[in-house]
Amino acid sequence: MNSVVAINRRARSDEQKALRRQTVLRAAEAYFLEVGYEAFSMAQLAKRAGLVKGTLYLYFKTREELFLTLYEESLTRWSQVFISNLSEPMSSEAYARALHNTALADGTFVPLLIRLEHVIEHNVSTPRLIESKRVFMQRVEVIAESTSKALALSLRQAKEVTKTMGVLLIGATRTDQGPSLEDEELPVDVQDLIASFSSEPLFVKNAVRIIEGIRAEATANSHKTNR
Amino acid sequence: MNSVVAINRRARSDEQKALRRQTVLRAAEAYFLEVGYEAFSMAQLAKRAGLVKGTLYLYFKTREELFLTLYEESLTRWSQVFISNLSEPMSSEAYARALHNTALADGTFVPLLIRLEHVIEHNVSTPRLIESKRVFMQRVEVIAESTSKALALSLRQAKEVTKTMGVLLIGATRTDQGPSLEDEELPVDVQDLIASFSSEPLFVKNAVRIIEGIRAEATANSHKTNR
DNA sequence: TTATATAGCTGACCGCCGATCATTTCAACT
DNA sequence: AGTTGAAATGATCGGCGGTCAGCTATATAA
Repeated sequence: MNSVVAINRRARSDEQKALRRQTVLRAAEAYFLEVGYEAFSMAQLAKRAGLVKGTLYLYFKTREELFLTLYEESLTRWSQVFISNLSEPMSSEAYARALHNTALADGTFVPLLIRLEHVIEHNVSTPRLIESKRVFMQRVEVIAESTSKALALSLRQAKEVTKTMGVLLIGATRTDQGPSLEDEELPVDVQDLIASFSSEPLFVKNAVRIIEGIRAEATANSHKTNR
Repeated sequence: MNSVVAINRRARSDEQKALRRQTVLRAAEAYFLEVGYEAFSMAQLAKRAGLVKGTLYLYFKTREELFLTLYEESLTRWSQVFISNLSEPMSSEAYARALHNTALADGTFVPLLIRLEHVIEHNVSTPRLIESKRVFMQRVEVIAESTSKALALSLRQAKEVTKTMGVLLIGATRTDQGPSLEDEELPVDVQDLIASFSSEPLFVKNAVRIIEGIRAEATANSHKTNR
């Protein structure tokens, strides 16, 4: 009945506890992919993971700490996929396209990213928040290194590109997160509006503008005196 | 006790109903400014508006339709303030700064904007959604017209700038929506990270890059043959 | 092999949420 | 004054995230 076999009735050793935590996380991810953030309930998750709601709270302090963990996992997973899709050198456009497509291909990453600051982080302990921010910084570092090579930018520039791409990604993928309705229900003017906010071209075009802007600032600065 | 005097025990005429709807909206806005989106409860709102929870649902189908109405109001209000802050001509940077500062100055606009697609629109009837999208299109039109004059761009370019600024605003104001915690609790590396995502410079710098990018594309295209 | 102590796990319970609806009540019209 | 229909009510619903006293499986000691 359950998707994961409960190996033991009780997890006593640290390894067993880690294993149980993992089965919860995997069940949570599968469930999240089905129903999304708002419809996700802890009681349902417990059922699917083959235990009871109270037990979940032995492994995660709050619903949001569970989501924060899923976010961290998806960030790391995505960053690896993204980096493996880069070549040296590549165009800004190809870079932007790779970033966008790998991000959207991971069903967990974007939905959690866009809720990170204004929902998830508000019900998480401060130490856990700090830990999470450090994971984030580390990923930025790693991505920036690859970005530097792919786009032939200084590390400082590459770091700025990396951070800015995150900002743009959040804004550009909004429409994909809107209500999914049959297009036939919508009048053409509204359909056109939604089409004009289609995330892929929106992201890619502006990513290129920003990357080229950052590149241009460097050459402009090198022509100036050091004030 | 109540902030608004209940003019009548019952609203019978259309004007009276509109008036009561307005008192609910004004109470909702004041309450929202105090507690934000997640802590906002319909029962509390009813108390503050001087009526009972069930009555709210005579005037708004769902909590989200109430928020959608507040969003539309704030969008219109902000766009007027923003436009009145534009001059002709002005620099991209001044334009971006005006946009960012007027948007953040309105306590309702940004918090609702960032939740629009992935929360609010998911519990709203399709006709109401269509109506709301049309209000949005109309505001884009109005803002684009002023943008065209302020930045000396074609209307087509100005419309693209306007839409893109919305996307960027959502991404850039994320950090402002994070948990508000005493800075002393955070280690310096995390403080630095948060500071590096400070929304004003983040927005302004990238807005300028995008605006200048759009401007440059026009001159580049005019040098090409019409393919 | 059996007794004991530990801690993982349970499920009933809490307060609150958004939303509904049969009933009450009052303003307007005859 | 009597009638009526819609505005307002408040009890009620199912479900939510989260808690906790008690149960019991399990590791260890005797």
